[in-house]
Amino acid sequence: MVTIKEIAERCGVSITTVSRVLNNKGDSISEKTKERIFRVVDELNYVPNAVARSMVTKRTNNIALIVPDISNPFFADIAKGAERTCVNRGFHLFLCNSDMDKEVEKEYIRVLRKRLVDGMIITTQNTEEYDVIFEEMLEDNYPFVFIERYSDKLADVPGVFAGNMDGAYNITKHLIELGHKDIAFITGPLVTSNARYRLEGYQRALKDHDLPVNPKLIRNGNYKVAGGYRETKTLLEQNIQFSALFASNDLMAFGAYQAVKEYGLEIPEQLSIVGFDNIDMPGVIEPQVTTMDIPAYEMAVKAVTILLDLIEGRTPKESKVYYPLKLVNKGSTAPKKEVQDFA
Amino acid sequence: MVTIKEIAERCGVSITTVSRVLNNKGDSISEKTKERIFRVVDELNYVPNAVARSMVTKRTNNIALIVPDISNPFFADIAKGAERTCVNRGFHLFLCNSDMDKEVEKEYIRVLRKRLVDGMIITTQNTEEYDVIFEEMLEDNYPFVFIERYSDKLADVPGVFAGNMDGAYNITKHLIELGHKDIAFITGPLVTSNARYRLEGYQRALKDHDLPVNPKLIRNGNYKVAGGYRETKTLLEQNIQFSALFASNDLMAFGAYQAVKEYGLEIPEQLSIVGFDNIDMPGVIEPQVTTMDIPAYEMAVKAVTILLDLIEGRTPKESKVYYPLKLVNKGSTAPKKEVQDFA
DNA sequence: CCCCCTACGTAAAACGTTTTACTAAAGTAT
DNA sequence: ATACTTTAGTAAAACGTTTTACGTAGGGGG
Repeated sequence: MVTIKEIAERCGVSITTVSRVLNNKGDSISEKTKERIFRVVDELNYVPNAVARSMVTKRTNNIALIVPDISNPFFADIAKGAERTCVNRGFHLFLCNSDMDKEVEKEYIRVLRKRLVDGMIITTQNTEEYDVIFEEMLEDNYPFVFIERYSDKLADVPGVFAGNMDGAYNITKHLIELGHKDIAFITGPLVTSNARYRLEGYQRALKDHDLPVNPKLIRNGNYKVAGGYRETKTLLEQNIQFSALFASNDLMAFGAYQAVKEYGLEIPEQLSIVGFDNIDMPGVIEPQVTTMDIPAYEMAVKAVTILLDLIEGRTPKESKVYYPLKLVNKGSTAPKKEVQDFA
Repeated sequence: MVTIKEIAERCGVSITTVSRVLNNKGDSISEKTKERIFRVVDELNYVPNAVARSMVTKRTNNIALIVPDISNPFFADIAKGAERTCVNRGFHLFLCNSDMDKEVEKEYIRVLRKRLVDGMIITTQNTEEYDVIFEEMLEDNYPFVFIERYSDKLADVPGVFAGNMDGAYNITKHLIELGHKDIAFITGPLVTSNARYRLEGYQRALKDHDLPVNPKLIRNGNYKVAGGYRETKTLLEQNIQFSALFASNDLMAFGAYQAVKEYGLEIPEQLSIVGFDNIDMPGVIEPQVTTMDIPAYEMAVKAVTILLDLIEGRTPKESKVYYPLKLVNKGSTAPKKEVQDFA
């Protein structure tokens, strides 16, 4: 393995000089020397030892991304955006898949924090149970950025956020404007903040339009296909009137879709369905599910940008960024018919 | 930041002793001393500096995973399996998303190889164009393992592989046994080996059953939804008889599905469709697509296991592992009707 | 009483960089 | 000619570990 020392010897200069040239520091090196060094570096195909460099600079140029489940297309997009941004800026990205396990996540943070990585992007959705750790990190001035993780206590943590409440409000409004009055809602796991925000958006929209919030039309889901299926089935069998269904995320909407089809109703003629997330599913169902688009890739790019600013000692231009969401109409909603012909 | 030196001072012993105790080396340390050291370590919440350690051990305990597209559920599963296995064994995983770009992949290999990671898992599918790099790595004894990357020249590289040819053979046979004789086929990008193997499996099955291989029924696809859609449409409009369609991967099968539906044919009554990969799509379409299951997660676990063996100087139990594939019947195929009622 | 062995431990080198503090020579202004 | 500045470079410390080679005290066998 060729080292800087070897380069120096071959060039007849000191290690320092080589280091300076390679790092573009200290401008008092003659062009001739520079050129000679670069030539030898190329010849020997020398690449500086990142570990040794980290040792003295105290920087690894690595960051970590903690996600609950990389198989979820939303987080895959996050990972993609984060990784690309890192590499573009000379960083590398550790992937940490917590599998929704809090202990795993805690352990990641504990180990990584020390010195393996210069900072972290944390997306896992969870309760506020261990804000303690984050407070500690804040005190230590350890750089980290949230993606879609809300905490009242941690107002100082930089982060990027989706406009969940407004999004849910608007998509509900979309249904209301189509004439729907009885709109069922399937929540996400309410321990996560964005699930709560989406619920709140839904409720506010109803209230603002003088519609009652009927608790019987609200079911607790889990952001998974099976949960959407199950809760929808329950709703259908409950024999309560509703002409539209809002599932808190697309995966549950897909489950709902299947339940509705099995029940024998036409979408959207007999029942309108909307989801949330706009996950990129191949276009195999007709109609596809109308949903709110969350710009995951873009959000990840932003999060990494903020993080690298923090790491490199710059003040980020913005440290809390909210992303408004866009409704993507894919045809799974229709005006309410005067006479509802089921149930 | 607390260092080993501080621990040593507090315990009144030398740095060496602390290091030995922590690494469980050199057995001549009294229990009393050990205990004292562990207590102080706990108290100060000391975690050894991984960078300094790497400096001397020449090991980073990091490996890299290079994938073409983390958004593809197949590779997301690979990533998940790889990451979990790493962490279980005290390693961390760099995610490298090449975005199907050869130059990006090359650059990854170049940079990572030096010293950032102890080894690599390489899954990107591509031509044999730069086997040179791999030959170099082999010579250097640099540890790396392939997942689903075939190369005749690189027979010595350890790897895990899916039984593409047999899988394609068997799923074609499945169609033949249902009475289908005119079976259309959409290939993957033929620069990738597994696309070629799948094509070959299809052709062999036809020949073994004395059926002609009709070149007009074979279309070149690209493993993407849009490609499947486009090629299927072309096939349908060509006005050539076929009663079954085999798409080389599920994504293309989804595209095909949509094209067929739009054309007004019933699946599977009028046309049988099969895919490949068994990617985990929420169950929203009826019927879903019959496919071959590739145990991605399991394959990744195996690949990492082999890699860590190599890194840690053990001889892997197996260094080339083939995974036979299982047909997953999801109802998108049916017996051929006597009279085909379309076209 | 001497020698050797074992248990317990230490000092110092090494890993490959970056960075700090310094020097020597040449040019430049007075 | 003198003093100062710029240019071009160097030697050595530092980063936090692991590891190698060594040291010492006490006990047991001869």
